[in-house]
Amino acid sequence: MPRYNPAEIEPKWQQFWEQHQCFKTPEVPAGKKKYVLDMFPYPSGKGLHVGHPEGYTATDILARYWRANGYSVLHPMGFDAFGLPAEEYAIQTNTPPRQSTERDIANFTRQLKMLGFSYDWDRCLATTDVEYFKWTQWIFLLLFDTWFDAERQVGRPISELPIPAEVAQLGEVAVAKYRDEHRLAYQSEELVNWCAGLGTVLANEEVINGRSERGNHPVTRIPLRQWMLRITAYADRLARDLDVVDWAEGIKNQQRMWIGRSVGAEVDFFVGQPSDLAAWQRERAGTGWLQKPDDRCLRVFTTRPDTLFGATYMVVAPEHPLVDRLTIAAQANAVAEYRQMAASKSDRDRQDDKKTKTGVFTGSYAINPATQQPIPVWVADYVLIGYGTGAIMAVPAHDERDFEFAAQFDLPVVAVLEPSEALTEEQREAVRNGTACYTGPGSSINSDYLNGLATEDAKRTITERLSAQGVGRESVNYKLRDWLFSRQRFWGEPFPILHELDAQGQPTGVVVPLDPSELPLDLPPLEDYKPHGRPEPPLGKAPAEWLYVERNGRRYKRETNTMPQWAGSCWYYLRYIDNKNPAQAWDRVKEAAWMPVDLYVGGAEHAVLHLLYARFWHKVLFDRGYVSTTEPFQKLVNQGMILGEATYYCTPADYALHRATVEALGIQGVPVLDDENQISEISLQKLVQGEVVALSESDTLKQKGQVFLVGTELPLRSRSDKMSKSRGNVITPDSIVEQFGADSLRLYEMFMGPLTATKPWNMAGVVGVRNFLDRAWRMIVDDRTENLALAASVGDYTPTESQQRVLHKTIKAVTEDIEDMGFNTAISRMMEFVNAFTKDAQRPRTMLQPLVIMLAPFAPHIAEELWQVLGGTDSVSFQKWPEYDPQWVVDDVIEVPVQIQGKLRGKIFVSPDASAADMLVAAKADDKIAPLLAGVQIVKEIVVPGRLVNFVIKP
RNA sequence: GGGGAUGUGGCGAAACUGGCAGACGCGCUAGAUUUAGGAUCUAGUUCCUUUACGGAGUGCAGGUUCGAUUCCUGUCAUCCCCA
Repeated sequence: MPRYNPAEIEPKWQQFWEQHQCFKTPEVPAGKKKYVLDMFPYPSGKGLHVGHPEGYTATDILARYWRANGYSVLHPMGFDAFGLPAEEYAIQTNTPPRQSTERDIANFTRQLKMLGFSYDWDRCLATTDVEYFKWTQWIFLLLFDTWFDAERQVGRPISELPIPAEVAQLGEVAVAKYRDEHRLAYQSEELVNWCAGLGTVLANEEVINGRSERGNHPVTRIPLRQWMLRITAYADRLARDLDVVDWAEGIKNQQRMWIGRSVGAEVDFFVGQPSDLAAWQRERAGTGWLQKPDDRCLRVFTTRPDTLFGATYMVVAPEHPLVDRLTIAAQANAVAEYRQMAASKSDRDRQDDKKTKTGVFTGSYAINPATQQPIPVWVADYVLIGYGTGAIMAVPAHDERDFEFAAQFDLPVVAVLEPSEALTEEQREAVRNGTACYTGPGSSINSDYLNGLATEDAKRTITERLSAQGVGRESVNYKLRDWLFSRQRFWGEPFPILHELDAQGQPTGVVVPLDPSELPLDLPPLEDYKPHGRPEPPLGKAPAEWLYVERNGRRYKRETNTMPQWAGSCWYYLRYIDNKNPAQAWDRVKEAAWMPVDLYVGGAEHAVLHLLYARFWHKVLFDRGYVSTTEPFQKLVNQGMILGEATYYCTPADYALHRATVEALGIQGVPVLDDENQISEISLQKLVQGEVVALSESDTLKQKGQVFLVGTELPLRSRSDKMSKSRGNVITPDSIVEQFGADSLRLYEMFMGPLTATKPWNMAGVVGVRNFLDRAWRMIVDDRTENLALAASVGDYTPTESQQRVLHKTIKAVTEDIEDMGFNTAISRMMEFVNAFTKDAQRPRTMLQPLVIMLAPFAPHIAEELWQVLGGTDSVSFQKWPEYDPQWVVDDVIEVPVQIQGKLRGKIFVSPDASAADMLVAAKADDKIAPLLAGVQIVKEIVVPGRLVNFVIKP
């Protein structure tokens, strides 16, 4: 086997690792530990794409590196296998989704093993495993059994929930209802995007202009009973604890924004009979603020209570419960029509700034508690029922949306702020006149007792005043909403919940959880998986023996919603720790030993949802004493996207100019249209054997800083797009492994650039790293013999000083680069080593062995083979990481630049520890420098020992 | 519209706390060698003007500094996320 042949050695070593269980992880770490986690993939039918191995290789390098440094490393892999694509496939073919899921998992497993990752495969799991989702259901029961003690900011068992006396008085049913209202898992009527055409509820992202993205069916917003998780209770802790984790600031910010904590005030506006106003105000002054607003007022949340005097109208969301009461008879039709129209729009469409605001007057008036003046109440869909209280006070002078709305419907604009920002007098005048909107801070005007106060002081003052009157209070609001946790789908975890039925078979509203001992609750087999056009989940079609349960003489129907795909991914990192445990979700001793995850790597698309949901569950588990850390993922790194290969294009004008020459070469220009359907550029393609392919780099020629189509004067530009089937630029790991080997794929993905950067694929770059592996091979192996033998130049020689320097500098650099996750530069360093040693006719074995150990995390298969050729016993994976000798990482002579006025004018050679004085002497004596210093005045001499010499002169 | 990130050769990129811009790889050029091979080896390759000397240069415009890819201000462009 003379030549490097990955097709032969890679399967061989993969088999070796599996047989010898090289990467089996101990139950608990022996000594220091690292938990290195990949975001597990959704096993789609398409198989892995090249984006997956990017993060997986990075974590594998660190896992192998840490093992070589004596750590116990937990490095597992699994599959996030519940979800829509498998279910769609099941519907189309009427096969159980489990079948296609298992087939896809098998394919993913094959591909992952082909890449030589050092996972402990014994710990592999899929969220669809019954033994796994048994514990997902168990965690749901825990959520169901937990309430959030806001005072102590901690989740506690529902049995510890204090029951108010007035509730207890009402009896068992009322107490049970009270408990249900406080659980972290609760039921609620929620507005959902219902698409009858598809027979399902859709996510906001799947709705465009009131119609389904797929199939273009109408979508309406209807209330449906849903399971919700009270994530908002943990909003503060989720936001605050971001400070203690080591994540990129960008991701933390995204989470903070998603949580969207804002401090402001809640204010009640009187909407009752005008004659009752004084009485209501007196009453409120006595009772103070009410937890739940009474029916004579409309409650709003505002972040700008300081502008209350400028509130000239109010707006309630179309779904607001008070709409009917507020609507006068004359407006009833208009309002009903408007609500109907709004129901067909998604939240996203409603907030679209580009569209004109719509709304309708209810006919009622509210009393502005600051001015005591009546202001009209409107219904408009730019106010969302889910944010704040679903109603706002509109201050058109100081809020953009309110301003637009007021302009549209000719509502009054009253300025109550003098802008503090630098504006022209003209702009200020416009704000004061109500012809321009100003949203920044300022000092209050037209606001009675607030006049002259700065925004922050005004907020505080008015909140205190309203508070004293019992009609307002300081309040914190979150953009984050409770987590809609149920799906009308088949392929998800069934809820371990029973609904009590009355004699007529109707639900009584009493809900009973299964006992943990009754888990797992598996999915039933179905006759067919097709949707039936009603918003009832497919599980409603389950056989009666699954669907109905009798106990203690009562009849129950099982919950037929299923959990969303996020459920399984919320806690998989905990199950890896103890994945075979039949008695509990995980053993707490093992959990305490392995947690937290030391490094978590995955795509940035999960920056918000998955990571927020998982952190939420983790905090509940922490509160209930099941985990030992407040945060699950100590360090998080998001790998960058890998784009397709660069494509070449030119401007339409240039193309027109050179069209004849270009087409004569068999190259076609394809016009590319922009958003306005204008031709923005011409994409260039060529015909090769009847097939249309993109231009490659060899079709281009650089000249004077510009790229041209070879043989023409057509200037080209290049760009890289996302990989997608429609663009035909998808690269699969299988094809790369087949052509170049897994080691080359791993190496290339790491060599492309920094892990977190977005980078384009370039096939020539794969050839480059493959060349490096070939050179490394030839540096050690005699590639002309039939049998595996050492190259003639390798032997037990005494290393030269220069070889020692190369080796130890390489060890130092590679080690530091791996620690910083600078894998691209680590590889460069090993390339330099190979370049240097290839030139040497005598290559000491002791110099090559450490290099092979360092190469192993990156390209493990070739490293094993080379290790063996060098006479190593055992697996290279078990070798100790090399250490550098400090004496060999410094040179005895270094080159130091000499500058004049900061410009390079010469170089001197000195010892690395030469003193500043020595360096000055050497610099002044230098052949190039001396003449330049003759006859000029040296104003300043700057010497950085070991770095440079700079003279500042006065000519 | 809001938030974030990034702009360095023909291309992917490197440059520790401000100290020789372009390591390493691709591509390209020349030479050697071989020819079953995306072969191998050596040298060169930022741009401009060049025999050479030299000059310019890290998106653009400024600033701080003896010295800026790095720090500051403004600005433009691209990408990502959210609306």
